[in-house]
Amino acid sequence: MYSKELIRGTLRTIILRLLDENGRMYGYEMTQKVKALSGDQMELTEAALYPALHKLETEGFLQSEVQVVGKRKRKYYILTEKGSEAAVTKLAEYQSFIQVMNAVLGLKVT
Amino acid sequence: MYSKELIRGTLRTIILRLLDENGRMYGYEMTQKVKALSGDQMELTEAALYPALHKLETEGFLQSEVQVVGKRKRKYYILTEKGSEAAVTKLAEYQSFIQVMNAVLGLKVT
DNA sequence: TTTGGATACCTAAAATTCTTAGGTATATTT
DNA sequence: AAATATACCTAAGAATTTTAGGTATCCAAA
Repeated sequence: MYSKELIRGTLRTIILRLLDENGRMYGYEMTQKVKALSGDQMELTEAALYPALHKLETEGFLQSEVQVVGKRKRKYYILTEKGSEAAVTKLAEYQSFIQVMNAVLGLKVT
Repeated sequence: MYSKELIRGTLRTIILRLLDENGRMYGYEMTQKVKALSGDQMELTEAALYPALHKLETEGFLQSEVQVVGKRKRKYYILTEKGSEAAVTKLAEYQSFIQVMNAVLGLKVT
């Protein structure tokens, strides 16, 4: 479970993409999903995730809805219209960033 | 000139790689090199760069030497032994990170 | 010749992001 | 019964970056 430094600045991209792909997710579920998708190599810490989700919501990218399961509550998030657009934009920016970064680092562009 | 968020956390990797590739560079030169290599799409701001260079030096990754050109001084940096090793490690970490990130984002791994 | 842009270094204050280090509570497994 | 997993959260501090400067030299254009 490495990648501390590099993960900086990618959290929003990850959140938006997860919701764009999966439609409806709650915070804890995101941490597990990332762990699984990364083969246990990346971890979203809850202390970073929850504030990020709250901020994305106040900024109008996400909308939340609490669902009670047994006696526990889950806070589900979905993308707003604005959030959907941002998900697409962010992903494109990420891909473009990789190309630029590879060029700067002198790596072969496949 | 985009990519604000994503560049976070990549500064050290860029600095170490530039020095590993070019041997000996000064700060301002790095800003120009990155601008050129990225096709004007990425910019290292000096306010981020200089403190980063100073820190890398105090941590023993870099060594500096001031050279006077005319009446102006340039501060050249080179990698120390430790810095050379870090350059290789960091690059590998970067490449590994991209693979993991692509998997998390559900992108094809080429 | 003086003005502007490029070269070349730098810092300080503030914003942002992330980590560390918790807290609470329910559910399930050992 | 205790430990682990699920599920939410926050606050203080660290680290990094941006914003917004400062200083000074060199060169080209007006």
